[in-house]
Amino acid sequence: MDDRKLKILQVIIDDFIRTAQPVGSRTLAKKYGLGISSATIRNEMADLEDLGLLTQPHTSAGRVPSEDGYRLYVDTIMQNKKLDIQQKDLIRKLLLHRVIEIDDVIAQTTSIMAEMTGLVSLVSLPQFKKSKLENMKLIKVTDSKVMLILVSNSGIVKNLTLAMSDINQRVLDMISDTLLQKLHGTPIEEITPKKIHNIKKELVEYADLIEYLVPLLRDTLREIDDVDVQLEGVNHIFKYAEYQDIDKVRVLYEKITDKNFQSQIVNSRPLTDDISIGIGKNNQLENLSECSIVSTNYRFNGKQAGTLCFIGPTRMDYSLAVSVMGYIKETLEGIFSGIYL
Amino acid sequence: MDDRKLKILQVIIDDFIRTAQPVGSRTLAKKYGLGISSATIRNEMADLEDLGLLTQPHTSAGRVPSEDGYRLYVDTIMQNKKLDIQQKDLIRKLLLHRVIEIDDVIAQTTSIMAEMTGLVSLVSLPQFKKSKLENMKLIKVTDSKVMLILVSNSGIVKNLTLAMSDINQRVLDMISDTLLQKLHGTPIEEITPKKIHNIKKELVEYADLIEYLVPLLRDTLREIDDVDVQLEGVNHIFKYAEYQDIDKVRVLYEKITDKNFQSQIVNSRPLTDDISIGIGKNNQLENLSECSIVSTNYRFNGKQAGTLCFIGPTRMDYSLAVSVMGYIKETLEGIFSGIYL
DNA sequence: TTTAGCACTCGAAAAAGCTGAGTGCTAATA
DNA sequence: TATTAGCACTCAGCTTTTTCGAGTGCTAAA
Repeated sequence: MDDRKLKILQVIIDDFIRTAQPVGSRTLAKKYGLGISSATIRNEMADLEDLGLLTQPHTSAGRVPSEDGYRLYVDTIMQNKKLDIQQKDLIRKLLLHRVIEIDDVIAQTTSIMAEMTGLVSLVSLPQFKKSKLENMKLIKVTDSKVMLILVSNSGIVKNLTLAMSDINQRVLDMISDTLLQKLHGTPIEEITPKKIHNIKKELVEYADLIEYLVPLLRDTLREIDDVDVQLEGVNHIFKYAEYQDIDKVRVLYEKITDKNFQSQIVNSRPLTDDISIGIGKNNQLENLSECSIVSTNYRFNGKQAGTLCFIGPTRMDYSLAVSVMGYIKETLEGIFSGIYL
Repeated sequence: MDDRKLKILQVIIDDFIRTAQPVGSRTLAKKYGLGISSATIRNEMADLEDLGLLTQPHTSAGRVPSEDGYRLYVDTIMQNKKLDIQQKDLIRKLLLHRVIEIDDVIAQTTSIMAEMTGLVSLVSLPQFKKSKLENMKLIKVTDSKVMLILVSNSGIVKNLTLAMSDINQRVLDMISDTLLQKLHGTPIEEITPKKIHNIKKELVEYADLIEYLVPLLRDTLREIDDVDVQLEGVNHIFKYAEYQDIDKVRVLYEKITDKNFQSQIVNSRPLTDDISIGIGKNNQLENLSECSIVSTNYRFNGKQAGTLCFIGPTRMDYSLAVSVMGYIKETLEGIFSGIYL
């Protein structure tokens, strides 16, 4: 495995990523001045095929990278594309445009990722249920509705509506204050009916009300999604050259819009800081071969909080994907650490 | 234009809706016992073609309904499919499953519509900005964030977050109470910076704060979408027989997911109670020929509030669409009038 | 007015033919 | 020993031709 072979592999993959066409020895020799003849390239290509890095769709076609080929390319050959100043500025500008709630920032992030790469982008929000309760309010908004506001220790705000007939705001304050006192610091997923029940002794006079409140709160809390994700760039799947067949597009569409699949992606992502690339069958997700997944995590207040993810054909521009993801991760974490949302 | 012609037209359209294949005279005679020969049918078909109700894709093919054909079918021939008890029960059950916030009810509505018809469904929420302010609160949720809760006269609750450093809840109460007093009953879209400014004289001591609040509120209010819609059943477009070409699917996908297009649909819908059907070019929307739109409005607290809408190929099952829409409209209005959300 | 019969049409699918970008192998060359 | 020119061969994809049959319109008889 010498340098020349690597060079040839690189050129083939680069070309294939651009054109989506099998690459032949003659075109290669002509198009890129490698200083060697097509015959030599042919010999090298045959070797690369023996090594399992290239495949031929059929005898008289050019070569196409195999999954192992991509693997090698991504791990050792590929050079990271540098984003230019304008691109970086654009990202910064768009991300900093409106930094109040994390939802908005993440939505924006997902858009930019999709926009800049032409890939499907998936970003998960910090898991609210895993974070700890910091603040809690019950606000009467109409005669029949009470809004429950939960604030996590990372400053994420979630609000839910409870149906509750005519009740006094003062009573609500009392209840929520007592609850907060008991539950402050508890992970939200651990707020069980039992714990809520506990406060009954402290507010004996409102026992009935609490009795009524318990199942309501349980149901409402249960409704919070386990993983909350943003998905953008779905429209790009129509342009992937390898998805000319409408059934393939349908299957892919159904996959990426499926909630279960989305949480599978997020949950199977290890909690490390690196950008990892799952290629083809190797992406660990069933029925999504021919696709690669580029993913990483971002930190929020220092802790691993969510996943950034690109989904695209194995023939995607990995270099661009990695660069964009890297810079966005960096910027995002800057925002999240600098400003307390 | 006698009864037999109408009957033949009906059978042709019914068959075409089912099979998506041009209908020929022989098949027609064999498949449906009309008691007349294929030759007679042929003559009638020729007449129907002269009347502009049928067309032939090419000389030796069967007939396909023209847009005028569908028009006639829909207006005078089609018999409304009766939903059976189970279907009706299912709709009721699903819609009544969780009736607290209108968003949830509408989301559920849109899903059921798509599910039951295999069409793309679009439902708009009552335009919040057009409704009147009923209640308003400013709640401090973290040291840096204040939640603005707006309640419309129809009981719809909207909450927005403002960035605002360390402020006392009592002050917030004062401000929101004063604002509410001034603005109660004002259409939300008419809440202008000027009107907010007005309260400065009444709360002279907080002048600075109000000064700070005004642009913030303006921006936040501006952010509320003009039309808020739910879209479901997008996956069905992959199965429309007339959309075998991936580019067509792409164009349709981009249309239906485009916010502007969505509001165009909602805004161009007249404020009447009937279910109307726009067929092909006649659907009033550019670039969406070959598609039909079935739409109606629903009332909320007695007033026209939002639009229900199906988007599908001209070859859709109009009868089913109309029946489902009719029953859903009815059920929805029952929910909205019976229970004050 | 209806229908049987017949010649005709023409898209779609299958079969046949052509093309050219690609290959591997061999023998000559540096 | 590594490289390259040369050549025969392959085969997907495009074009052309052929075949097939579901459909038509028209006519003449019932």
